[in-house]
Amino acid sequence: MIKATSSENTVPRGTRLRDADRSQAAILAAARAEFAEFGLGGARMDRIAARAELNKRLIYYYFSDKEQLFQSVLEQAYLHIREQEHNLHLLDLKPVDAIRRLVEFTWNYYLEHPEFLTLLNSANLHRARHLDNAQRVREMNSPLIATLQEILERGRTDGSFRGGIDPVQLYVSIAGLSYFYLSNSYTLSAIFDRDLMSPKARNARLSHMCDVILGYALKD
Amino acid sequence: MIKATSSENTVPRGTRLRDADRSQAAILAAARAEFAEFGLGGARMDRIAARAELNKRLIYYYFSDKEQLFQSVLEQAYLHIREQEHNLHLLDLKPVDAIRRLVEFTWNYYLEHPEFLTLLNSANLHRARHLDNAQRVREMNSPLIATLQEILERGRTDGSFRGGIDPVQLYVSIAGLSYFYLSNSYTLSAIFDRDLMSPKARNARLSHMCDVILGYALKD
Amino acid sequence: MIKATSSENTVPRGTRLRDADRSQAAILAAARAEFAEFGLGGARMDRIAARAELNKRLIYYYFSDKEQLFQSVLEQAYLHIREQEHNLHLLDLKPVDAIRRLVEFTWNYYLEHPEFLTLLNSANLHRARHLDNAQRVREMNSPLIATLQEILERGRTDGSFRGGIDPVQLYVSIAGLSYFYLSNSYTLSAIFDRDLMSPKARNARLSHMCDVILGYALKD
Amino acid sequence: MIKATSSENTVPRGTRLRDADRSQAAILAAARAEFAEFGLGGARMDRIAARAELNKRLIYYYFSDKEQLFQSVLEQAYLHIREQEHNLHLLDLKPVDAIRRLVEFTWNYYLEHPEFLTLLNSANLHRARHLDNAQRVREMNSPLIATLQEILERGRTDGSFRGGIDPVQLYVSIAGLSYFYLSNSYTLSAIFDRDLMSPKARNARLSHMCDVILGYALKD
DNA sequence: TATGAATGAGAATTCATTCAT
DNA sequence: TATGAATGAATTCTCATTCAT
Repeated sequence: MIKATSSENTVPRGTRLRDADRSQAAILAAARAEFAEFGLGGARMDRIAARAELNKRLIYYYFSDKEQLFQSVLEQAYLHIREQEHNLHLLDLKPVDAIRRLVEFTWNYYLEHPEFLTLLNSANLHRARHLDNAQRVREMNSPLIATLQEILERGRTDGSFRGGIDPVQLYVSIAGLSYFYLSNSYTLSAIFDRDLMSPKARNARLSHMCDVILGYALKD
Repeated sequence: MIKATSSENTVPRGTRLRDADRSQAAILAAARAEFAEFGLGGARMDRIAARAELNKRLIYYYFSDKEQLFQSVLEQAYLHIREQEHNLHLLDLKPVDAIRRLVEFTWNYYLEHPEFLTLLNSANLHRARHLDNAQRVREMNSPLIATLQEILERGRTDGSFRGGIDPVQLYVSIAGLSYFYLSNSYTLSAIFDRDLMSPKARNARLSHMCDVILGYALKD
Repeated sequence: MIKATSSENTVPRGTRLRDADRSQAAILAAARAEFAEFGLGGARMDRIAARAELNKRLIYYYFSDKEQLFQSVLEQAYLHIREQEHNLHLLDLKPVDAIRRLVEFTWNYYLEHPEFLTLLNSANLHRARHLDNAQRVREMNSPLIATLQEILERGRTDGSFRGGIDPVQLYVSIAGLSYFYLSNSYTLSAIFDRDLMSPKARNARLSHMCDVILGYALKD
Repeated sequence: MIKATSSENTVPRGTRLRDADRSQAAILAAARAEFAEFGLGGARMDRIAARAELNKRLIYYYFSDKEQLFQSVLEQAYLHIREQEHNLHLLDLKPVDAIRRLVEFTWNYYLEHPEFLTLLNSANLHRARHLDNAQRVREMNSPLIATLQEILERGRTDGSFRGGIDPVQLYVSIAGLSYFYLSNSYTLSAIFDRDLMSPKARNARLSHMCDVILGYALKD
């Protein structure tokens, strides 16, 4: 949550600096909520300032403009989910359990962080130009794919998984199964005339997704 | 942004001018493109008018305001995809072929109509408010689910499919596998450092999705 | 209610012509209501057409533009109140009764025709420029003053009224006592925290006004 | 409509710039003039900004929208007239003189502040909606009625006034006699073909009104 | 006589951003 | 570091009015 750049300058540490960090964090949190609720286009700098209980001018002081702010929010969001994924210690589990765990985690993370879905949508509406020079984001994501590759390797070696599974394809599928359901839950509930967000429906979905992914990965 | 000069005097005057239906269709087409490109919030009424080569005032004359216009565009989009799905005549195929055909169709439709994805995103950002009273949309969707149910039924009877598959879950999964990949192709290409839209990558994705869906539906 | 000008042209009489007259009358009635409710500035040509259940274009056909329409409505309003006043046959009454009758009539007319007050307000906001060349309006109004003059004369002759009363001043006072109370009833009710439009309050006002006017006109 | 050049560089820069109070006051003054001249509907935010020599956006910054601005203007107008009335110190005068003074004051105030009449008209056209929650306005007005009551009381005690006079009725009558004449002077001058605003006519009116009011209040 | 389609000029309001301290 | 005041350039929407039949 704390911006790493604070260590760059030589300002003596103390309450002043911590205030600055706190302000930045407050702005980021407010911006995340605002972008999640209204998208990049619909977000209002005024409301972000109000949510952060800080002066609007300060946002510009720290983040230059709306676009940069969005980019910072986005980076932070990726950092967070990848951090959590890392904490799953998937490599400590048996391959099948690791995949199941990843499916469950993805589902729960999206469920608990609906703003992540909206941020992704906004980023893509703008053709991900906020990630153009995002070497950092790439660096964040590669370990996940490497881990998944290792899991698939091990599963194939121990005879539980079929061979030839592309970890990127698999990750996209795992994410997609949760994402579409949750991101479009309003629309889907409306057109299928069925509450897709009831606890029961949510459990059914998770169960279905595990079946789909494992039905594909498992040998026979 | 500048009105195409083609309308100045080379367009044949006559029956087509002052044609209400034509004007409305032109507005809808322009709006669909604009909403797809910029989302609901980012769309500009001025640009829609320019795209339609019609007076901005006319948009309000026919569609009241931006929200209503969006809703009309959305309804038309649903109408179109459901129509196309209907034309697949899935019930004329063997169950396995029918499912494969639906996966392929969904993928290709999203690929050829990227605006559909953006419209859906926008609609969901605004909490499907635009569908609240869209009884028509609900009516459009039920035949598809009924068809899918019938296909699953037949597949189970002839011993090719496993039992207990929920057609809604399956449909959401089929859509989700394509949707996430295509809707977020910019972001995914950036974070995985790999062009997901190359012809080769696209073929690989389609193949993967068929494997996933059929790996789940087929009995062992 | 029927425009006198219909006799000017040589169009053969029949259903056609009566339709035209009826249309004009419908427009005038609709416009009167609209101007009364929203003022000249707030009135909408669209709504007038809707109220009249006629095409908007027809309003322009008959009345040229909004200003002319307003002027027509205004003239008609004067015509109507003066006609009603004329029908009181004040000269057939004893002077005191005639004055009392005029006070009562004015009060009741304003009460039953609140649009008259609003029309007057609008006309004055626009500096009565709609009456600039209103010789007809002048002609309508002079008989009233002449009548009042005659009443005051007779009253003075028979010893009931004091001398030197200016009929214009008296008429303005009679009108003003009702007008201010009714025209500002919303504001006055709010600032005096007292419902000025209850039946009881209305009776009290009429009684008060008679006292004031007669208290002034009567000789001791 | 063109910004007065006086602000370009001859105005002394310094303490007065970026002065919130001054800006708000300038906006209110400009708005009062604009609303008075064109009514609520006819007033233009652009012109108000130009009159105030301030950025239009600032009006919204301080007053939210046109309606709120109008309400603020209205409240300020009431505040002003009630303040002036208070300064008359009517209770220091003999009852008859107090009433005469109030008639004179009302007449002169309306004469010198014609915008007050227009504001009142606008407020009433919009059904006093702008006063609905104006507790402050109510509070401003009660002292005046209390004062008038006291005056009537004293007059009755010393034998000069008749009994049973309602102070609210009397106040409405005093106001109405001036208001109707002045508010409708354009129309009245036109229909009675007589200049009601010449100095002579104005004096005659004031004299007539005193006669009417005192003719009513005085005991025979 | 009657009408649905179309429009240009403007209206209120919004919004990201900068100024001055 | 922090802030209230101020702004220009849009942006949505409105409205009287005209066109074409």
